[in-house]
Amino acid sequence: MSLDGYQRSRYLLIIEKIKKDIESGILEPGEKLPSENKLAKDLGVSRTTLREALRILEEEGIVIRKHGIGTFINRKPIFSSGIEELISITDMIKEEGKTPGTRLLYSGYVDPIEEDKSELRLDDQESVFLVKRIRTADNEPMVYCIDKIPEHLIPKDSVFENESLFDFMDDKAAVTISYATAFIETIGYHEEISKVLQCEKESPLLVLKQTHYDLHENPVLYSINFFRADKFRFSVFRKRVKF
Amino acid sequence: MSLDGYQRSRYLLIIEKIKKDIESGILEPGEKLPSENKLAKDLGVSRTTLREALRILEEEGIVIRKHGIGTFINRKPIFSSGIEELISITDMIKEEGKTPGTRLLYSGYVDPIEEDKSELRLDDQESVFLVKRIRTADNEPMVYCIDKIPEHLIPKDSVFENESLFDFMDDKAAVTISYATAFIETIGYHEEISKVLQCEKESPLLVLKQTHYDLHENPVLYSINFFRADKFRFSVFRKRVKF
DNA sequence: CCTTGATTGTTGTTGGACAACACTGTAAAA
DNA sequence: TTTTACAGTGTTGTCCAACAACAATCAAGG
Repeated sequence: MSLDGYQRSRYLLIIEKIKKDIESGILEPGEKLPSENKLAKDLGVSRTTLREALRILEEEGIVIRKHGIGTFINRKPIFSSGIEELISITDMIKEEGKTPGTRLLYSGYVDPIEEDKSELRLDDQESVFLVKRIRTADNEPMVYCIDKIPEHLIPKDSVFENESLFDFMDDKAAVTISYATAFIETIGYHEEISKVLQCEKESPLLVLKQTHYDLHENPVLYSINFFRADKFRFSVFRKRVKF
Repeated sequence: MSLDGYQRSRYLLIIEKIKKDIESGILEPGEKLPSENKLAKDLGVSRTTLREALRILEEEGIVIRKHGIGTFINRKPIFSSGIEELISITDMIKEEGKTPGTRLLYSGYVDPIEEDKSELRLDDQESVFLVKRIRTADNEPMVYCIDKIPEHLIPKDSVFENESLFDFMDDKAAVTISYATAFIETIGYHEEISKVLQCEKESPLLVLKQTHYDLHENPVLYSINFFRADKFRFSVFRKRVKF
């Protein structure tokens, strides 16, 4: 295995490699992995590094380790992507095998509400860059997105086109989103949103309220997403910690 | 620090210890931890073991590690308990500082539907033990619970009282639940359920469909929980993995 | 038949060493 | 004076080799 290019840590590369091997079928659910000593040699890393990777894979529910027995690929249906993994809505739709699209409803600077101020730790009088969009899959409305970015992160003259917001921030704001804290809620019928999403009156919406942070733990994006409940559901791997 | 009693692995004890120190305020958000060498000595474990603990804490978003700089307690609002952590509804309600209660609607053996068969990997003709309950917080209806357990796991003569289902299975079925795969969905008004939960007609419900597994990766419990959306929301820590 | 113990193979833990990285202060160069 | 270059220090990342703890198997003994 080639591990040249030291960009990321080795243990991260190992994690990717093993995940890829599972997806591609080289490693099958329920299968027992080689012992750590052997696997470490095969992968060309030390046992220590391999163990760090396996620990995380265990935490994520991908593998199961049993003291004195071995390490196994979990038999559970591995979700295409659980909600714990932060990906853009664009990628979510792509993973479903559909073509993502965007309809821009609004973009520009507005005054923040209290919620924005606290989530984004705004100075007084700082405004936010607001983007309202409809995200579509195969041209069908799927998600209503409200995104807010602190004013100071964005060059005044920049224009938001129909790109991924993650990419936009990476390019224009030189900010890399690293993680997010999210709340999952639900609402029933919403006058405006349900209409533009073409929902039935009885159909509720899944709401994702997220505060995104960059590599320095600074909040850089606060977003509220409304998902059509008949098209979307979220999956989670839940692990018991105290017995 | 006392680490006597080898029941759990040392790295798990370290994780607990650090989490406890954060909750109790000994470690404060944003604070820099001592270096791994010092911390390992303080805790009385090897640096390797400490690092395994820190890796998982990082994966969970509790700490943030920076190569060449140090390890820090994350400043994010640490959720009382994110949805990634599998706990019983009893404990969820307790964590809110309220008193959990249960109203048993039904318990007994029934024929499984297709959904149950596939989720619980049932043999043909095996029936399931069904429990229907209302869970209350301070006597207020909160969650409508449907739980199904494969027949062969439960001694025929056992009776389900108002205990925690996790405990019930531990005692009567000698089964320890280890993790679960969950889907988060939502539904609008439901004729029966909304009524017993005393929901308004416009108020939707958050639905958690979960398959629970024991330590040997066998599915042992399939449950569908309906949460009042005006009382509950789920939190998740989402981490970006590929940049 | 069943129990006990030795053997084997696994993951868990240890200690010590060096590598890679980030920051700081100092000295050299412009 | 200002800027650049570099050494020094402290951190996390990686490596190695060994032993401990645990689980399963098998053989010998009751």
